Amino acid sequence: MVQGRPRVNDGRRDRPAILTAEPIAIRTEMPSNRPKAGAQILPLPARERSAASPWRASRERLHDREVKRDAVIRAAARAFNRKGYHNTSLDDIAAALEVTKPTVYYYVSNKEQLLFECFVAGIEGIRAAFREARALEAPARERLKAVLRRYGAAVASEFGWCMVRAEDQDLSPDMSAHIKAMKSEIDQGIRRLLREGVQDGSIHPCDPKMTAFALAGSLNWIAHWYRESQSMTGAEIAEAFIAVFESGLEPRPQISSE
Amino acid sequence: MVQGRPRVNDGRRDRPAILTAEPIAIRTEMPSNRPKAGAQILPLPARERSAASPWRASRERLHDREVKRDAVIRAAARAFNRKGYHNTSLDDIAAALEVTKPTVYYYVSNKEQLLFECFVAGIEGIRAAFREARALEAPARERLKAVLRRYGAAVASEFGWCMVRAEDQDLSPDMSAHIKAMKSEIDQGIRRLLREGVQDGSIHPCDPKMTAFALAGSLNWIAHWYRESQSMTGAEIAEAFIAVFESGLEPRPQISSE
DNA sequence: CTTTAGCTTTACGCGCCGGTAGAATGGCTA
DNA sequence: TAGCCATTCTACCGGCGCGTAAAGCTAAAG
Repeated sequence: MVQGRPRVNDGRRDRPAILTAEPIAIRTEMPSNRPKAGAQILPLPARERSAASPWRASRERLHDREVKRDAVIRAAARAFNRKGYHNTSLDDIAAALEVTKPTVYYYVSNKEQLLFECFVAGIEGIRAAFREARALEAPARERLKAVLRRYGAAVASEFGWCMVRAEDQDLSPDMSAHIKAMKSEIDQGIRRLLREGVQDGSIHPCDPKMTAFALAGSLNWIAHWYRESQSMTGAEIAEAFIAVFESGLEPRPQISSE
Repeated sequence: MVQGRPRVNDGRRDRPAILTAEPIAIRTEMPSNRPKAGAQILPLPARERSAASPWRASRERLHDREVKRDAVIRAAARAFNRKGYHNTSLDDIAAALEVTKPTVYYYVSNKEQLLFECFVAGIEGIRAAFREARALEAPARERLKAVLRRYGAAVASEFGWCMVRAEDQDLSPDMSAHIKAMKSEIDQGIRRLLREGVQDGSIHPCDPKMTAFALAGSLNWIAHWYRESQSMTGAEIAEAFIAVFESGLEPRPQISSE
């Protein structure tokens, strides 16, 4: 408003543009026109260009794009986690990546989608847990415990907040419906394990619905209080909770099966 | 912007202004200048005015003010509950009361305070539960159960959402500190009951901290899924959860103490 | 009748933020 | 060299929503 409008870049665009999160670790720098250091002999072998498909290069770029997109979503997750969805602006997310807002929009179509992607990333871990547990040869209670451990880890992950606290009201009806479906899938999975446990005798007879609510609730709640760099990992917390759930509060005549 | 500015009220202000929530049921209508129906002999006896303190009337008014303020807070709680804090505008709250926004501001200073008041209203029930439980002559496990029942009821109440999901990031530092202190008080209360239970033998030895997290978490989570007009009340849900917590998942050699 | 005090309204200011237009940059291909 | 395409930038718009100024209405007090 106050300053004139330098339409043409006047040479002070030297901000390093990083768009990757640590765990990905490839650190593709976004191109910036800082002075090239020498002839810039690219250290990576040129990967037999010309030979093989000419699309190879563009496929490479596509991979890059995927990586950067992931970084955007991760950055969003971290920001949501720290400040909440509504208190996070897209400028915040862009700033965390040392990039400007339109760049973010180049990778995702809007804020809502960002939240949705974070949710999906978070819940995928839990779905995987169910798949693995299904393959396990063990009584249902053991399989349930395996799921709950991974569940706890997922909730304590950087996507935990998004997975657990994404609110219907912040999403368009159809995205909300997707999320609801996935949540329901998880819930049904737990109930199923409970029922199977009651049947195979590894779990004390109980109301599967309410028990599932109780179990999932206590684990979900972790997202409200857990902060990284705490002394325990998510899986450890889940382990502690499982101990409570298994034996209950009532003093038991010692069974001491261990 | 488009229309002229009718500075003077032009007679179409016939909107009935109600500022009370059902449970309060006094239904004091805010004054509005709709055509008076006849001579408007006020049906309430004039309450021996002139006699007694001349301040009687203004005290009466003060009471009214309290009632209306409560109605504002209740309306806010319901709106937050339904649409979330950030998706609720003060215009929404005002509209729910059939009043305009500045009227709301006449009773509370800002949106943040509204959230805070809802939180306090919600948590007060739990604090009361602790006070009552303390007076109880019973083993700690029973006292704990009594608290948890009321806890569940509170979380499922209309203030449950606010109590449980008020986020630090939405509040000024000092209000956030207040809330944190109250939450901590509750947490410590549960841990204390657990410790006492372990000592008096009514509770199986456990880690009070993690156990408290597990119990409170599952109950808190009720606020995420419970909607009124569900088949169960909050206390009933708590009861079901308690059943899980007490005996645990492991199949038990029948104790059948009932 | 006049004044005062309590309550409510109309009308508006203003900052923040989601989202976009369009230009610039630079590597790759032809 | 010329041109294309992917990527990023600067600059901006529009609207929503919190909060306020100031005036109007009503009932009671003087």
